Amino acid sequence: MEAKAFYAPENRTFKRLSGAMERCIHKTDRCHAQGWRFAASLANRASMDVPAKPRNHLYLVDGSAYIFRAYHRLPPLTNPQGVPVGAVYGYTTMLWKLAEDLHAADGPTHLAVILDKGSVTFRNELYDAYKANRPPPPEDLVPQFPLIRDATRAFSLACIEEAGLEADDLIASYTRAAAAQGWDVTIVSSDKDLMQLVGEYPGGGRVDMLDTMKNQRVFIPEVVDKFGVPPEKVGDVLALMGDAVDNVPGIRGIGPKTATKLIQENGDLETALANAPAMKAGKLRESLIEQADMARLSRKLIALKDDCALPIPLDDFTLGPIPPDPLAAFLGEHGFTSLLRKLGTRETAAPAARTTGAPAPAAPTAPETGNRQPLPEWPAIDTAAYPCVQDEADLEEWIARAQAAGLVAVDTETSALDAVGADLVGISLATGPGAACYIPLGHGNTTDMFAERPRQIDKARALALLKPLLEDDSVLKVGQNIKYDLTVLARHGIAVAPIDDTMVMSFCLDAGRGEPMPFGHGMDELAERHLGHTTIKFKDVAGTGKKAISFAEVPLPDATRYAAEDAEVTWRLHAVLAPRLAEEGGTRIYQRVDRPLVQVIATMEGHGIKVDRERLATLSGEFATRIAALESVIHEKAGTTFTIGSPKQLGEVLFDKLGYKGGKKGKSGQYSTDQSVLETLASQGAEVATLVLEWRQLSKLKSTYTDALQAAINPATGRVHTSYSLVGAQTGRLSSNDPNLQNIPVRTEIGRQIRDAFVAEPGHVLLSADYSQIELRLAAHIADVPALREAFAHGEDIHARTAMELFGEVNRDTRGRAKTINFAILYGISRWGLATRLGTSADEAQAMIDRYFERFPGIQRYIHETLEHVRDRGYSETLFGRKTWFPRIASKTQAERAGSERAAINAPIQGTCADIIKRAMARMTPALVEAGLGHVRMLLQVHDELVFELPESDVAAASAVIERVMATAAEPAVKLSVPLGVEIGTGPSWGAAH
DNA sequence: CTACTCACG
DNA sequence: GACGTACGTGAGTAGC
Repeated sequence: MEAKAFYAPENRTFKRLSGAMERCIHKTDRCHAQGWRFAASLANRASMDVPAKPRNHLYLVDGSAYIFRAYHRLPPLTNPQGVPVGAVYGYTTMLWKLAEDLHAADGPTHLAVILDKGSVTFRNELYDAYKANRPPPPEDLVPQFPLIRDATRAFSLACIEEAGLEADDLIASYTRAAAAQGWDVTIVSSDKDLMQLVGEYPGGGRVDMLDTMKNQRVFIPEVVDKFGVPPEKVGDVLALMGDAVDNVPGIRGIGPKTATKLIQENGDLETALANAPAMKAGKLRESLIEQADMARLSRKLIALKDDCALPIPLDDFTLGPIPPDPLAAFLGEHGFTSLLRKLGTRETAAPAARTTGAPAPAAPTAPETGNRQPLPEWPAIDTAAYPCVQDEADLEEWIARAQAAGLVAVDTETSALDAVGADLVGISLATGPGAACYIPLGHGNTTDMFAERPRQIDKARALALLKPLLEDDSVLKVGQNIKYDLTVLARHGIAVAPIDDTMVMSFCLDAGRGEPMPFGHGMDELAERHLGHTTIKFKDVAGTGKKAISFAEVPLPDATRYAAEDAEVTWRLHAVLAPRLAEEGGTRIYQRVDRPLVQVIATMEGHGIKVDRERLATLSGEFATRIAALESVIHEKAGTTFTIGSPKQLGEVLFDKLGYKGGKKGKSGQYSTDQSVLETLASQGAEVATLVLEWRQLSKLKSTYTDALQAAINPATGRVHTSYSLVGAQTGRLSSNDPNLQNIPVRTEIGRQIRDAFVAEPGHVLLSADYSQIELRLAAHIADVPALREAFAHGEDIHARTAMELFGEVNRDTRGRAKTINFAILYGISRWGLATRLGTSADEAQAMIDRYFERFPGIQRYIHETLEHVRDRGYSETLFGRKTWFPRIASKTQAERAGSERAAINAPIQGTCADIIKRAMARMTPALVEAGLGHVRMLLQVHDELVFELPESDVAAASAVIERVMATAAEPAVKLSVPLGVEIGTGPSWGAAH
């Protein structure tokens, strides 16, 4: 306990599940390349889909087609290793040009590269000669294909390829999907087949094409120009013409001119074929009649399949910041020096530029584990070399460097762990590998009046200099658990933005991964795993236990090594994780859900909630009296004095000394004395058991709540400030700690008194808004269960409806059983579990499960499909694309496997619920502000509940806004087939608001 | 540091 | 025939 108060925030240890699982926190970064400064502001812009956003514009790059053209048009360049890279160079310059268009008003907001997978497709089944006459690609083009993927990755862009589908079909499918939602689409290709897709779409989207080589836009007039017909008739023209390259037969003797003329005159292919017999006799008439079937086949071959399943959702193509380092590494590796020069500027240029010509390393990624090795161009981390910034001129230089880079990793050091109470001791910055510094600001400010105070810049002055950088829209601030730094800096009047958080990025990529235990997302662990680097530990500079010192007392050389390293590590982690988000489909959940939440949570934590200390103290006293009374009675009945709180001693007293039956020992050889055991004993007339149960309840309430909460009141604010973890729960839920405000009692009358101690300020009230039955509603939607959907649509009592379906009648008993079964479903059912809960035999439980599946057939299908998906891909997904990994789904150990299966069934439902309330939270403040309710404060989140504090007079107006934001939180990304019910209550205390 | 117990959704 | 009985958390206490 005493050590805790001295931990630096970045080493903060949260979890105590089993062993100490670290959940770390940190920050770092760096960058260069003035040409890329748009990245930071772009990252900011992409964060939420509410309120107003710029019109979405999706660019789909036909990568495979491009590479062939580039190969033939460019000279045969080779890279320093002698590998031919001419086509790759062409491709790279094309991506570069597109990236430059990001500035333009109609530039891309989303972008994906589509590649051919080079496999057999459905067209080969239609016509086995399809594309059969293609010559093999030239020998010096073959090695360039994989490099296309590298180039794409270097830009951190999404790349799609799917076996059994041609790039054209994927492009058509994405085009249709995007245009239907009203997005604009630009297809970057010159393939005439794709011209079929050009036009205005019913959803409001506008689709055009871009030929980057000719720098030419193709819209309806250009298509008509080329084919003489509008886009929707292009397929008919092509079917008559055929296509020599793809070996589409068409009709022999008909070329572009004749084909166009025939379609213009007849309107479409079928009419043209039907009218053929009426044409004037001749070769054309005969060909049309004879080869009509060939034309029809050709039409099918040319038709684009626009209903393919989209392997990656559109939202994942959101353009985020393009980290310069992977790009610099790639350009350097292949000797693309002119682009490299454009990218890198002055001494902060990517080190990759200096190592051009180094042998290309083996593929560094290990996607199956989520690990990635450091980019080889980086020098090893040298903690001895960091400068300690002690005068203003140096600080200004670092600020300028960060400004030029457009991306800076930031880490704050404080005197204690508590973000709301701790003092700022120093700030570290990093702008690249080997480019990090530490700025001490509060060293020597200790209680030791003889301590030397080292030379450092005045804190207020330094913060004034840093403020413009930290608030600059065009500079991305990267942190490891940057929520902590936001909170600390907010107290100094600095509103840090825009931000990225490597801890949250790691969570969006790797939640649940790792064996035998899931990986943590703390900095030390991430550094070890992704960078192969062992960080300096906080205890190495500050000591541990009673001898630990505050960071303010750490000598500057040690503090500098430690703090600047954290910033540099964070910077490197960002360079590793940012491209992975794009590659692995994590962008959508990160950019649209979790990243916007970081600031929201920081603000909530900063508010805290008022707790009535007197009331808690009174409760503590009452509980203590009752506990003491119970204790003596228990000892008397037991005939011995023992520690009631010791399960070991209690078990021995109950089962050995008093001789009660039903003692079962676990694998540790100890009797179980948990609630269910004691209740059984109590029902058999064991009064001691009843007394112990009451004793347990009261001591739990006293120690965990009435005592601990008083101690948690922040002396400066008079309120309790919990800390939420965004990476605590594998499903995407938040967790709350220090103290945990998500498990305040509510289920029993005596426990609920504790909620009455959570109060509003005078003249204010607390407002509690919670989603009603949200998990069951989402199950009804996700599993597509008509009976449940209907019940929710009509506002029925869902458990009663289930009882009716299962038992044919509704009464207290059947409704209760139905409720149990409904929950069992959400948790991944087993007949034994259900039998235990219902107090029936496993056979009866099984019969009920069967009946449930029969009445609600979607459920069984959902379970089956979810497990297939997880076994196949390793992870489950929520409706919003959040992945949770289940590496033990194929474990040889039955229990492990079964446990993973149950968790996997639950995760999409629990996780979607978490996504929805997170979206609601991210939109809440803007919505309240818009309604003139900017002073309404959101204080707490308890999984399906939000708690606000507001003036009593604003209750009606605020309730309307809150209800609307919560009920519509899934939209527009997901259209739910069930309504989301929100229940709102208000009162002077949390207890009264329920 | 681990196991047990129990508070919440 | 069984995974040893639901999913996800955090925290306090006893005891090695």
